[in-house]
Amino acid sequence: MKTLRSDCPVSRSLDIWGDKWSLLIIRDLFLAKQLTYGELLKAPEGIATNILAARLQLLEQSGLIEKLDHPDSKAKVLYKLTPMGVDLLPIMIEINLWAEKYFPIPADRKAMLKEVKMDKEGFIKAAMKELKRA
Amino acid sequence: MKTLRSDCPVSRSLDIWGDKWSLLIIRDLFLAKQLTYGELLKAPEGIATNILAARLQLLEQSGLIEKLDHPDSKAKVLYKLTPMGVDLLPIMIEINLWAEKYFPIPADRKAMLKEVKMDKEGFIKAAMKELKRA
DNA sequence: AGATAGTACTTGCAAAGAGCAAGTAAAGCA
DNA sequence: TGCTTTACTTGCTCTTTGCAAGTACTATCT
Repeated sequence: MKTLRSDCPVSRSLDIWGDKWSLLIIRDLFLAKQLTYGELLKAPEGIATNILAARLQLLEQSGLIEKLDHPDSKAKVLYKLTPMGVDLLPIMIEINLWAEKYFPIPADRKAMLKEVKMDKEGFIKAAMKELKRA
Repeated sequence: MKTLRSDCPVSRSLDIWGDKWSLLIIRDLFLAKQLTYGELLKAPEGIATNILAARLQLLEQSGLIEKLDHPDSKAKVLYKLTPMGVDLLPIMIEINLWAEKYFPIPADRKAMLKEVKMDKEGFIKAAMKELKRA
């Protein structure tokens, strides 16, 4: 998805992360804060390695994620969300809440959403602060 | 996207509407409440007619939209969101808010978002009620 | 009633993207 | 110094997308 289709904010957003994989990568980065290439590859949905590489590059170009040197090894790379990427959290939360309403979802995720529903704004604020700190 | 990739709620959601076009169709239905095939085809992003037909069918199968007889003509069909589709509104709103933060967006959409920001919960509740009524 | 036009699609084909398997390069480890 | 790990890349096939054209039903006009 290379060309800008319109200046509608929904369209602009989808031009960046509106594919089958980007939001799953972003989900994993929300849950883990930072991951190596190999760890991202292990996502249960089974993304192909070339697709992962392409998406990571696109997300980095778009400013949603950034590459970091791994503290333990030069062979490893860490990926994490930029502030712009962290700002996707409210969208991610709403997606989870929507899906929870219509599909059975894993218990651990359900537990997280219980917290969210008790104080959505507070949860998001705290989570975003934590993500932007690290 | 036919196969279920995992039971993660994000993945489940993307399996249904995680492509380049579905959320744009849904956006148009949010803005207009109900539209004919031809009206959906006129979206500024320029969706191809075969793609539109395929997406409408998939969204209908998934329970997000429904077909209605047009009151004025048997030749026309009306598409509108089901309650399940209307429940996507919070996601749609958050997408708009995110995009507004990082891209220039049209003035009319900006005006709507100003309202949203004054009372997000109230805005969403009222809009959803109105959409589910019609 | 017959011809013209609008509406909602379908079909055929070329181009782009996704997905699989294998390969490469740099770094760490024994 | 070789074996492994890590992060990719490359080549190829298959599916999906997107364009152009066509079809069928309905409506309108004369």
